[in-house]
Amino acid sequence: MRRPTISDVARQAGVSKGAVSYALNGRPGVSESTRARILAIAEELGWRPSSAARALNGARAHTVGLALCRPARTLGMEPFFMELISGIEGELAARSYALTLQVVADHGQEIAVYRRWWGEGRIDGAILIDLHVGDPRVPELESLGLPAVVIGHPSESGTLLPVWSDDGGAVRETVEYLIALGHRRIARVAGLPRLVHTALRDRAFAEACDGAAEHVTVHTDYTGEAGARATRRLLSSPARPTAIVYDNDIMAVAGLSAAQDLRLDVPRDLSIVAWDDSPLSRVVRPPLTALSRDIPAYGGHAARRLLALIAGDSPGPFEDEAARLTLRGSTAPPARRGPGTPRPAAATGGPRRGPGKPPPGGTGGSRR
Amino acid sequence: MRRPTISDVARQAGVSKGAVSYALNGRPGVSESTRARILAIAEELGWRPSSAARALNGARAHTVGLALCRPARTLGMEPFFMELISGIEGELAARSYALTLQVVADHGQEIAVYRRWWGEGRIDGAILIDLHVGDPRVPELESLGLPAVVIGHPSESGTLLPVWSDDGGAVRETVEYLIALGHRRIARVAGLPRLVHTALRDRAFAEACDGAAEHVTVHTDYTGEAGARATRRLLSSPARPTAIVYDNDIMAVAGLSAAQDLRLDVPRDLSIVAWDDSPLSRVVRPPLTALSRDIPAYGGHAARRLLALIAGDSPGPFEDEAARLTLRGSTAPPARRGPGTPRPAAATGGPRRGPGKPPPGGTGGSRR
DNA sequence: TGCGCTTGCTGAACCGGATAAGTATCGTGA
DNA sequence: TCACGATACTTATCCGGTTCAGCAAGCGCA
Repeated sequence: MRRPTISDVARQAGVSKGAVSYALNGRPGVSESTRARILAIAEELGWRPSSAARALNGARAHTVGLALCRPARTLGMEPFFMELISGIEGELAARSYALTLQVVADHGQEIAVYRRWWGEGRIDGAILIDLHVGDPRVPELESLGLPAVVIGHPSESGTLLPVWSDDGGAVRETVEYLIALGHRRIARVAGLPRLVHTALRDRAFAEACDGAAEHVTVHTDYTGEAGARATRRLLSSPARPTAIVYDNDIMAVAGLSAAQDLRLDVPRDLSIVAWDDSPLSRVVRPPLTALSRDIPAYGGHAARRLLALIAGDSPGPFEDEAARLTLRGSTAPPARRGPGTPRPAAATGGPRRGPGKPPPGGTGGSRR
Repeated sequence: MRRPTISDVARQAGVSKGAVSYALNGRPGVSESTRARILAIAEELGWRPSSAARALNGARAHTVGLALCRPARTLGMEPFFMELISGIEGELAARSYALTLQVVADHGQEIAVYRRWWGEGRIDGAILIDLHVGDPRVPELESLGLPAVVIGHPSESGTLLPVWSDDGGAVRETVEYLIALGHRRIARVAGLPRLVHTALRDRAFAEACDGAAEHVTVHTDYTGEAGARATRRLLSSPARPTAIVYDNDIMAVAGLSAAQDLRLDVPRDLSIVAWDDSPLSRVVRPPLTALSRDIPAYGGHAARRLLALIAGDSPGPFEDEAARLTLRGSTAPPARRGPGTPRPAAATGGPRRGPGKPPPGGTGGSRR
């Protein structure tokens, strides 16, 4: 029941190991008739080259490594990761490359994983995601000499190959759209401030609003709960925003619910924009205006560049398409202040209410 | 700049390759002092064992394979997969096992992938998910002799090791709860009918309802859109259900929106239960009553059993905890028919309306 | 003192392929 | 008819570990 080796094939065919190797790899050195015979026997025996034996001769491992540094629950809730992985995978599979995955707790562990994989010859390259400001992984991978693509902005990718999309442009487009609708107080519920793309969005958001609208940015950990909390705080402030831009879709949905709890109508009293479109944005009411991009394609680009790097090419930095604003029902011109104004009591607190049970009555006025 | 090999360490230490191998693997055959010296030198040179060379000597590949057979978008939207993978990963990482992932289009491709991985010695075992009725992968993996754990019911897992949870029991608990609340017409929006767990839930649902409540099951492809469509159809039927159980959370959220579009109040006019809890269920209004389970732990159990299998043990089938009903705001006793009844016109069609814009006016009555 | 046993190490074979170097066979042109 | 070169292989070596047989030194014991 042992797996057949090249020697088994050679014995069956009555030739030497070397001849079999030539035949199976399509190299010159055997006649066409012998080659056909060897191929047939290999097929019949169900022979497969041992990846270990191949790798031992300096060949590539034909594997790419990806370490993810986020807790299980967050990962699960972010369609981004699965779509990205799926896109990476599609490209790798087409070239018979495998993807090896590991979920780690922090950057220290992540570096240790890459060090081990590379040291053991398990991977030919790596993909770095969630780039931080001053990310320790960058100099580490540089010194290891491990071919790597960074999904993140070139300003922080060092000598590693960056693949990124223009978050600043997408922010500007969004802000301009909201301002054109008439919004003059815009808030942003952002993700982790240490992530490079958060910082870039922060800056672009401030610049785009400057002079045209009041603006404020609140940072969170990307969870729905944090998004809801930030939303409640924003909406209960004296100068509450008429539009909020969220850094992911789960927070946008949570924000939508929080606003509706406060008896605000979306989009009449509050416009909402989500970053990274997903089926979720289409499924809630109203469906969310969102910044969409083709995430699997994004991953595919990264994978393709990494394979080029591994092959010895020197592909240049790659800027993918920026996210495009997909208009849906959650954005509209702001209503003049009137019946839609929340009752301060409901907005600012008192004892925590049970889920989805605002006090009866109230001044909420007609809802559409 | 070449990676140091065992020979480099041996030369530095002034001993033979064999001695180094004994020292580094903690086997007897070298004195403690020599061992310490060799270890120090290996550490200093940054030596790592080549996984290829190890594997060549019949050692394990220290890798587990997982092929996912779903389109990118669906995968992204299902927190289940990422949480499962994360749980599997956690267990594997603790034993220094790697997880190799591939996204495939169909079972044929999936089988080919396992065949290749196993033939090439890339993996020591596999995890099968999304078990189908009469799944072709089961006999295939059996004949390959590849150690495998099936995440799915023992009735269809052949001689492969099953890890499952009692979906039937969870369905019964849910139905009993709904009946106790007073529901007498219960619908279920189910997933793909060819999946084993769908079939089991179907049967358990029918049995639990039988005699106590009218029941109907509609099958979908798990997407939010299909969930919304099924919900609209159910709610516009003459004998509309007062409670709907959904097979995943994205469909439940979509169903919630669809019901609200029809001017139904959840939970007054319709109770909703989601399968597989996720942050999403907590974030919408009202928050959804859901069947929760610890999915990372589920994956962890599967991984642990697979490692035992690989190690040569014969662990028995493992039944994980059944999902538990987590009560939230989306379930309540059904209201007697009254103001909440949908206007047939809005329910049954006419031209498709824009997103979230039901016609103004109407008989919808007061909303909370 | 001599025997056998343990300890601590060396040398070599081996895993399954890739590949460089060597060799036998054949056809061809001078 | 012989030299030459191409063709079609074989042989041997290598990759980086593991492992087994062998061996010398040291020790206890009769």
